[in-house]
Amino acid sequence: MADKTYTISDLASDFDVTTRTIRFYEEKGLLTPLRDGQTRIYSAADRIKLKLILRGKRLGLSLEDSKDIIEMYDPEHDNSPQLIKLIEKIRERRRLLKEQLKQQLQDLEDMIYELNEAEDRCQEALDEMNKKNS
Amino acid sequence: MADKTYTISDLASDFDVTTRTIRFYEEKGLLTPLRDGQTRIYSAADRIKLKLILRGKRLGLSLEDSKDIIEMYDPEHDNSPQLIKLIEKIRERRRLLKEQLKQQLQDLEDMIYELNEAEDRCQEALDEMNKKNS
DNA sequence: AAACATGTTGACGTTAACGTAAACTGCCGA
DNA sequence: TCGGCAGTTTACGTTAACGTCAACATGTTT
Repeated sequence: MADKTYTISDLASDFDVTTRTIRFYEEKGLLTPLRDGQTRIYSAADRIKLKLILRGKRLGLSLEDSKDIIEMYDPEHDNSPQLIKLIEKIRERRRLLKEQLKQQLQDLEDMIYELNEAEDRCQEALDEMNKKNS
Repeated sequence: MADKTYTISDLASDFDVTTRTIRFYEEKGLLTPLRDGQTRIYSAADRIKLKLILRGKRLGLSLEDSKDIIEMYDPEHDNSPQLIKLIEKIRERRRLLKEQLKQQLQDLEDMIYELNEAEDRCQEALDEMNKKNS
């Protein structure tokens, strides 16, 4: 593989965000692209990180949360206490995600159910009006 | 039923939000409690509306979105064109929610899978270190 | 009566996540 | 050589969703 790289606007159009957004993520320490002179060069790994960030956003995570998660993929494998702490962090994060999902599923189910009811009530009101006017 | 009512701090503690938040929702037109003098009095319907707002928040809806949804439960049943428009709105909203659900499920599945992999990699690195030190 | 809890209305402050504008550099094609 | 992109930095602006006072009224307890 030719170690593919990307420009900032490659990534911007790939993921449908602005270049400003990508630079902002860098400002916040979530991305650290290489440079050619002053121009940013993004690796495949950077691309994946951006994907993680955007996925996190869709799940309602903050950028700080995503930063934590990204660091799990870039661990400093130096000593075992660090690794053990990291594993704990991963498990905690997974637990949080599962809880959050459970709540969201319930909320969504409830809301869809109530939307169905609202639709029914509207339909009945409509039918009633049509009967009178017939 | 005795047409139960609530004070602002009743609702605040019930739903674990501040009174400031509840007043803010009123400012934005999402709640319109009665008054006894200048004191707000909340009905069971107001309580339900607050519940809808908070559920919407958990689903990532904005207050404006929730306002729309609340209005679906308080329709002006005056004429049929209005009702037909409302039904359309309800269907559209339900469609959006379902799409969102699908995407979230996929995102979560992906993220949990990758967290599992990250955990495995950490565990392997740990095992490797233990072998060397034995 | 004094203190206290609970309520009220402004008004200003705050945080996250960018948007927007200005002013600059480097490179490419006509 | 010049116009026009694509990139850069710096800095101020914006929006949503509240938080945080301050200053006051009103009812309750001591």
